Amino acid sequence: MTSRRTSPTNDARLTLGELRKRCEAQALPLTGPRLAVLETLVGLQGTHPTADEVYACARDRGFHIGRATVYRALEAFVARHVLTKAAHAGTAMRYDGTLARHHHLVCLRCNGILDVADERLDAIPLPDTSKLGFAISDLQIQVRGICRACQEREQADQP
Amino acid sequence: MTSRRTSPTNDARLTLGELRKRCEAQALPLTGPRLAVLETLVGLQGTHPTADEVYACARDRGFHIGRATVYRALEAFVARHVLTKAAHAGTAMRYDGTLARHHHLVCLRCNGILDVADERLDAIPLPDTSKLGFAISDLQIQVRGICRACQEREQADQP
DNA sequence: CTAATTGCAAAGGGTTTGCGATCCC
DNA sequence: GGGATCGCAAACCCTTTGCAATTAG
Repeated sequence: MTSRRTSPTNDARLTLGELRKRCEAQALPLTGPRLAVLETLVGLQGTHPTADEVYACARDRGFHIGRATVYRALEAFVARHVLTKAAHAGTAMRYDGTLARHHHLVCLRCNGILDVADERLDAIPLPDTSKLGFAISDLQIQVRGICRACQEREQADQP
Repeated sequence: MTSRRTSPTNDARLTLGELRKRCEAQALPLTGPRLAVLETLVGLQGTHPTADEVYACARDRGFHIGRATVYRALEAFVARHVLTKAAHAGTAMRYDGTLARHHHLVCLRCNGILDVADERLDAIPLPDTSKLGFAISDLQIQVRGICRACQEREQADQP
C-alpha cells in the first residue's frame, strides 16, 4: 500500500503548480524548505505519506531540511487548506493533497490509507446533539479493513 | 467532560458483575490486577478514561499495580470483547464498557468522548470497494466538535 | 531592522517491551 | 515446575518545543 500507483478519487494528477497556487491564494510564503516538502509530496502522490516518510524522502532527494521543519510545514499547509491530513487512532498522521470530499479506507495491517468516493457516505445526516449541548463541526467516516497488498502478503506467508 | 455524570447510550449502569461475566465467557482469567482495573473502570463509568487515567485512579484507590499492567489488561479486555476502545487521531486511546452499537462525539478541545445513539448512523451502507480489493471489517463514524463544558469554558475565558 | 523561518537537539505524551520476580494450576 | 502474569524501568514512536542562527521583507 505504501507504493500504490492509482488513486481512485484523485485521477487528476496533483501538480506542483496547483500546490503553489493554493499557497499563493492563502498568502502562505513559499520558502525553500516548504517548496522542498511540496515537491516531495508530488513525488509521493497517492501514498498518503506520514510526516517522517516525507522527511526521509526529502532527504533522499538531496534536500537539506530538518525533521521539525517538515512537521511544521505540513501543519502550516493543513491550516491553510493546501493539504489535508488523516489517520486512525494510534497511528501517525498522513498527508495528502486531495481537497475534494472523499473518505478513507484504513488498512489495519499497514496503517495505509486509500481514498474512496461514495455519494451515499457524503449524504450522511448529522446526529441530533442538541440535548447534549455538543456543537458539531464535522463528521468523519473511516472504513477499516485489510488492503489488497496486505491480504496477498498474508496469503503468501501462511498458505 | 472528564467528569461527566450522564451517559446517553449507557443508562443501564455497568456493573462489576457484568464485566466479570464477560471475562468468564471469554475464558479470560480474572487476576487481582485485572480485577482492580475493572473495579476502577466501573468507578470511572461514563468518562471514557485513557489508560493513564485508569492507572492513576487505580493507584489513588490504593491498588498496587504497574502502568504496563494496566495497559496490558485493557488491551486484553478489548481483544476479548470485554471493553471497547476509541480515540481520534493524535490522542490517547479511551476505554469503555459499552458494547452496544453506538457512535462517538469527540471534543476537539479536551479530546473527551461522548457516546451517542443514532439509528440513521447505524444504517450507513458500506462503500463498494470490490475494485480496490479492500476487505472491509468495519466502519467507524466520529462526530467532531466542541462539548458543552468546553463551550462554556471558552465563553467564560473570553466574554 | 524586525519578524518569520529554519535546523538541531532535547523534551514530551502515549505506549510497548525486556526482564527478573511472582503467582497459579 | 512451568506457563501466564506481574511491576519496574527503559525503550519506543510520533510529535512538539526551546533556542540560536539564518533568512526575508
